[in-house]
Parts: sequence; C-alpha cells; structure tokens
Amino acid sequence: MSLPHAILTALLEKPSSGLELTRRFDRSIGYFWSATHQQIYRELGKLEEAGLIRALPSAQPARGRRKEYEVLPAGRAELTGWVGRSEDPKPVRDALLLRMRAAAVVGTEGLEAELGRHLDLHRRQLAEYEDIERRHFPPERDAAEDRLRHVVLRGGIELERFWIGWLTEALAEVGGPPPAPRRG
Amino acid sequence: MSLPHAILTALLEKPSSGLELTRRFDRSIGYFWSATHQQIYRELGKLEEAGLIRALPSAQPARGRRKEYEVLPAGRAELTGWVGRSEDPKPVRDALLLRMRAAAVVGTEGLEAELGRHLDLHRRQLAEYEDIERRHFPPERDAAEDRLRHVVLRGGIELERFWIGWLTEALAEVGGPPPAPRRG
DNA sequence: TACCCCATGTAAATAGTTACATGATTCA
DNA sequence: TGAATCATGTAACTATTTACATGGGGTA
Repeated sequence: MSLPHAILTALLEKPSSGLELTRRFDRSIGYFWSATHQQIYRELGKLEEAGLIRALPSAQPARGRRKEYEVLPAGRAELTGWVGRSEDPKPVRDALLLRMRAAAVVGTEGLEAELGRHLDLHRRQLAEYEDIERRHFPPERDAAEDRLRHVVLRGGIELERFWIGWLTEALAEVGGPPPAPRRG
Repeated sequence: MSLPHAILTALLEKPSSGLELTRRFDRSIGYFWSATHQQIYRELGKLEEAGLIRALPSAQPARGRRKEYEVLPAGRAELTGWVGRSEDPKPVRDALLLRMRAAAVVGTEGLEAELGRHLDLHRRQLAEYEDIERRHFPPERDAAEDRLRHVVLRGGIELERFWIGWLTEALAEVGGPPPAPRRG
C-alpha cells in the first residue's frame, strides 16, 4: 500500500497537478515506485476524499481543467507515521530469474538474445542514474535532506550494477561455454 | 504473466499436487516467484482447462482429495516459447527505497529500527541461500542443468548482498552521523 | 465422537494494467 | 475551423492478497 505514500511524498516535495505528477513518476520518484496516470488520478481522488490532500482553491473543478493539489496536515502525519511503520519486504518476484530456471528444464533457446537486451537496458539505466548523481549530488553539497536522497539514488545505482553483473555472468553461462568444454 | 510459467517449471521438475506445489513455492522456486496456495489452485484449474497440464488418472476428482498434476506436451511447448520471448523488465517498485525518500521530507523517526530489522531479515535469507549453495552445488558438480540453476541461486545471493550493503549504508546515514557533526 | 491436520477450494477486496473517452487550449 | 496537445478521467480486465469454507482421514 505505497502508492498513496509515493504521491504524498511527491506532493510535499512540490504541489502539482495530476499530469505533473505523472511526469515525475516517469523519472525521479517513479524510479523507485512506478505508476501510470490512471492510477495517479484515481489515488488523488481517494486522498482528497480522505482529507489528506486538497485541490488548491484557484483550480475550479471541471473535466479537462488543470487541478493542483497540496498536502494537508493529516496527509503529512500519515506519511510521517508510515516512514517508521513495520512492513516486511515483499517476496521476490522476478521474471528473468524465473525464466533462467525454466531454461534449466526446457533449454535456453532464444534466451541469450533476451539476456543481452536486458543487459543493454540496465546499462542505459545505470548511465542515467550516474548522470543524475553528477548533476544533483556533487561532492561539495551535503545537506541532511540531500544525503538521504543521495542514499536512495545510490540504491538505484547499486541495483543496476547488480543486474549488469548478474546478466554478464548469466550470458557467460548461456552463450559462453562451448557445448562440450572438457573435450575441446 | 509468469505464474503459469512458474507452475509449469515446477511441475516439469516434478509432478505434484497443489499443496506440494505450495510448499515448493515457500522455498526453492518461490524464492524467485512467490505465490500463495489460492493463486496456485486457481492457476492449476486454468492450466488444466487450457490443456497444458492434466491430473494424473490415479487421482479421482473430489474436494479434499489429493490431485497430482503433470505437464502435457502443449505445456512444455508454451514454456519453451516463453523462455526466449521478449519481455521488458518491470519498473522497480520498492517500498523501502520509497520510505527513505519520504523520510528526506518528513524526517526519519522510527526508520532506523525498521532498517535494522530488514538488515537482519536479509542476512538470514543470505545465510539460507549460502546453505543451499553448499548443499546443492558443491564445486565438483557441473552438469549444464545444474550450472543454470546455480546461476539463478547466485542471483539470489548477490541480490541479498546488495540489500545488506545498501541497508548498512542507509543505517550509517540515518542513525550514524551525530546531529551536528561539524560542531562536535 | 471430537479434534486435528491434510488438502482443495470460494469470495471479496485491493492493486495494477490496458484501452478508450472527453473537455480545454493553442496555434496554423 | 481543424489538428495537435494538454489534461482529466472511465471502464474493463488481470493479478494479488486476505479471509473464510468444506471435505477426508487419522487418532486420542
């Protein structure tokens, strides 16, 4: 149940309309909690209903009309509580690891290309994170707030490095070894 | 759409009843694709309906009566196709990274304990994986099938190590630095 | 026969995805 | 005035989670 909290965080960082939030979920905060515009509009409605956020008075409500939201005290309180709440990590559900395991049973046909494609995607994502790191977290800055956000970004960076490492290893196993290495 | 493929893989490894599958989803294959017994029974029904698996003739169908399934050729073909299919990685959705980011806005109260708890959970999981590695993949074995499964397990191991590293770093940031380090 | 555990399921709620609909604004 | 784009939404579907229901077999 983290989507509302992702939205509250984004709105505290900067009051926004639904579309602006959607754009920020395509970069920034969305790197760690993705969401589509349909989810976002639905959730904004619920959060407003629950009294955690409100539409800025300037925005008269009408379809097609821009509507900006800000977080109310109750919303900030909810987010503050959530930060320290006990919540177990979700069990892993990764399709690529699973496919590798399926390949152990039915063969690896077509898998090498797919692993290579993923490797490329993760390399691009890593490059993007590293670029953000250079621009947003130069060595001389270290406000506490920034340090926390930097740790989050480093999590993203290290996660991409994990995938790059694993995919490289996996490719060596799938594509690398000749069919009968000990006879070669 | 990976649950049916996870089940097909598990059933190819060994024909099983729903409950047996459930138990194997609590360890082994479930380390990479978790599922509850409700999901499994529902999906077994769909897979049987679709002609990808069948109940072994021995098991007469009745509620409360054990029912074993095996994979049919069509099921194996479906799984073989899926292994090489093109499927983009799912965007990251991680509650802990998100919470850290929320903490940058509303403060870190209660977060340190939660990070510590997660660190402990990941250490246990790592220990379990390493134990499995010792037991199932001793250095002298290297059948191709085993090597692929070993790569999958190493993925799990490296993922846990990533979390342990990141959580340690995050704890140092949240709990570590004194309130005003430059004045201390 | 009462209780417990094995085993298979149903139901309802929540979360996420995909496809489509509609109004407002801008600019050629 | 027509097309493109900004902006907000609805609807239908799929996936997942949580809680509960039911039957079978063994055994105290």
